[in-house]
Amino acid sequence: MDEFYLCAMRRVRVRFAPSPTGGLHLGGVRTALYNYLFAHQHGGDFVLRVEDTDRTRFVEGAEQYIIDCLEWSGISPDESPAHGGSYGPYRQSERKELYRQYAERLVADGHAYYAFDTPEEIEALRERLKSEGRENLQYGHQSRMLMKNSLTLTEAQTQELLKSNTPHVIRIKVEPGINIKFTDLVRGEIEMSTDTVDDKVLLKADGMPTYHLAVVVDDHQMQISHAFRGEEWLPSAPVHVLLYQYLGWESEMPCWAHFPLILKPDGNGKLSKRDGQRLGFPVFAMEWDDPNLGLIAGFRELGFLPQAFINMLAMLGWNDGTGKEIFSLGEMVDAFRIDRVHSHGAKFDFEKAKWFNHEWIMKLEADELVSYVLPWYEKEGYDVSEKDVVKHIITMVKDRCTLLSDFISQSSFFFKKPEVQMELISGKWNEKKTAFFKALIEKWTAMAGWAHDDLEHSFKAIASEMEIKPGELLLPLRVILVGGKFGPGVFDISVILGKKETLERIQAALGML
RNA sequence: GGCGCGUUGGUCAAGGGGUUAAGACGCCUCCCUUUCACGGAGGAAUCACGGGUUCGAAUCCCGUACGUGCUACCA
Repeated sequence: MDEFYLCAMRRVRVRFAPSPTGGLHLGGVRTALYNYLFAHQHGGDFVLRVEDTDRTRFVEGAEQYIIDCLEWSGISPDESPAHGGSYGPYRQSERKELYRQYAERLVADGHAYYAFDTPEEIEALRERLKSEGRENLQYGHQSRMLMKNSLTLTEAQTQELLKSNTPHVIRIKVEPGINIKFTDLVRGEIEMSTDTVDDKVLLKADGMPTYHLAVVVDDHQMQISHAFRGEEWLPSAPVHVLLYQYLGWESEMPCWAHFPLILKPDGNGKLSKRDGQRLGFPVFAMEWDDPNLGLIAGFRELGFLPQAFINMLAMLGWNDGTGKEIFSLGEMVDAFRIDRVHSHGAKFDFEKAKWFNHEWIMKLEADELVSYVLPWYEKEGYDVSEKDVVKHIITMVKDRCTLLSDFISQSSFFFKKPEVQMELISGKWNEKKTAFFKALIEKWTAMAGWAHDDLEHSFKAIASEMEIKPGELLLPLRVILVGGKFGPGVFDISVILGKKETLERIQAALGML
């Protein structure tokens, strides 16, 4: 806990550092969310840094997409490639020159070395060792003296290779036999031996840094106080801690926290973009046009509210211990505690995700909900010019809508004539009912007003006169007006539909019976 | 294989020496509602296993199993 307080004494600066290689999936958004919550809770800064050091995996448009996803989710950063800030540039490719100098400094200090082995040579060696039944080759303390690097070459040879622009990388020289200890805010004390950590490449042959160098240099330069990332980074954490030591920045090392993975609903393993397609649910926040898989719909396109999306994500790895599950972003900012983040992964449950959305649809203020539903109506070509009516309709049907797309099926009959499932009523139809509805048309046509209670009273009066139970008539009327056995009260619907439309629908149905 | 991390109902989980082991999703039953929902009441279902420590273990320790992550000039 000491370390926590040490960090807490600094200005809180956290960063979300995705690489622009494709759609932003659940796990990424959740990491961003926890960063956002932590930053806002401590009055700190939330930075978006784009880790685009791998030119081979760079995907055009991915960066803007990430920014858009964060914006839709309501967790936009304070500093980013798009907004700027005083610690830029926020794209690692634009900081390329920076990394080399630190890598060189590590070499000069004896903490790193030049390695001239080509990827092919290393691969060939690996293959050979494997065929001899030996363990995987780790380029590290046990093998580095067998390789072609500035440790095995003479100074003159090394300089010669460097001068002739021989492709090379710079590797960290990990000293074996050291116990690396650090505090993880979600897992407690972590201790690992350097015996099993290999000499990671720090600077690639193309001059770009690897993640290991870049994350340390950038976190330090950007004065990041707390470094949060996925659990998959835990095994390489010793490299990063070592780098802080070798670079002399140990006292300014950020506090670490490694978040649990989000797992596949079936079986186990990290949730991947293919799982969504395979199991029929979204894994991306928003629609993403994948170069390999094609257009993949996101939570937004499926009809999720951003409030529900982030609420659901937050609960997939954290809770406040009280049993409360529905949180607004603001409430989460207040309630979030990094040490209550779970240390084990959770399987994603789409049913539960939908439940969150349903809760949020019911909870949202009418005006706000309308703004989310309107685009769906407009896409269907519905006439939404009468705002009050539209708002009324939405309020009436929202309890029945789990996804925003459900507003279409639950309220289309208000906007256009439904396809009436006559078989729902034709079976129990008889002449008396025909007579009733003819009488009803007559009565309602002559009626001066069109208020709910007038409709109900007159309806029941005729029913009682003709000695038919209202229940036998209510359902047919519903089906005639709505198309099926669902929806709000029939007279409420009639009021919104208006006199003309209501009577037309009854008339038309009578013609089909 | 090596190293790390983890393991409470089908799923998400609270609980960290003494509890009838919360709650939520989903499922089932009933009530409300002359529809469907919403809402309400109830139900089935759990501490991975084995050893310790202890008067007492889901909780602490060790081991095993299982899961998962990493083991790239990817992040």
